[in-house]
Amino acid sequence: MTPPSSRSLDHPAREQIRLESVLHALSDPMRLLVVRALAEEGDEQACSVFELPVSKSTTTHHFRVLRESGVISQIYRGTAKMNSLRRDDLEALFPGLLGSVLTACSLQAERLAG
Amino acid sequence: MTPPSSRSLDHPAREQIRLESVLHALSDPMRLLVVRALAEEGDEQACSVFELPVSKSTTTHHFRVLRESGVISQIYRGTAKMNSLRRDDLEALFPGLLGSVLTACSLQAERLAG
DNA sequence: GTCAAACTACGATGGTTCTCGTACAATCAA
DNA sequence: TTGATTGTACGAGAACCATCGTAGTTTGAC
Repeated sequence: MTPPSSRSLDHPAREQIRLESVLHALSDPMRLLVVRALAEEGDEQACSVFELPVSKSTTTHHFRVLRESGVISQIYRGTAKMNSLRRDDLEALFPGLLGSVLTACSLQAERLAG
Repeated sequence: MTPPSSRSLDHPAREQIRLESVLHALSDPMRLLVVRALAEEGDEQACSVFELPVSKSTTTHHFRVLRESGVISQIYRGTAKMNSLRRDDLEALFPGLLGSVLTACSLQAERLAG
């Protein structure tokens, strides 16, 4: 696998993550799409694989909101930027929250489809 | 007890409640304060008992956001407007979500205090 | 060295939100 | 009826947010 690049990105430390910011990050449909995909498809996904129905610069914006709120971590690998859910940090700070949001996502998707 | 007044307020039906709107409603510190208090002190609390550190009109605004997102229900009783958490609806739509948010609230409050 | 791929930075725009103050409406108690 | 309590409506301002396009950077492949 491509090694991480020397370029680095600011992430909040675990104890700096705030519930309000996480809830805000999760309250946008595009960002919920990303979080869902990361949860289902696994970690270390490049930004480009998500194919959000918005422009590239808007996509960049949403990933930044997710990172700065503490929901995901990002590292560069070559030209790509790989995204992972910060499951452990979120579970330690807000037990059960990520799981219930993901469940709620799926239920709502079913409900709106069926 | 004072009977409900004839004045009525619009509430979304259960199936109209959207996860994104609920998360957005919960992503504000003032509104989290309200939800926490409703969960701890019980239902049917008047708006005035919360004593949020904002003006009355801002308080009205926050209660409206909570109601329109489906997080609380409101009825008039005399001059007061009583607020209740829509626990059953939220639990049916988003199982575990309210509980994990409330737990996260408490943990974060402890963490920031201690 | 060149080129394409992946992502960023910047500036802009239109919409939403949080906040306020003032003036008003509904209810109840005296 | 008068006054006090509770909350609303409205208008406004400042801040924030989602979105875009264009121009640029970093990297790896050829």
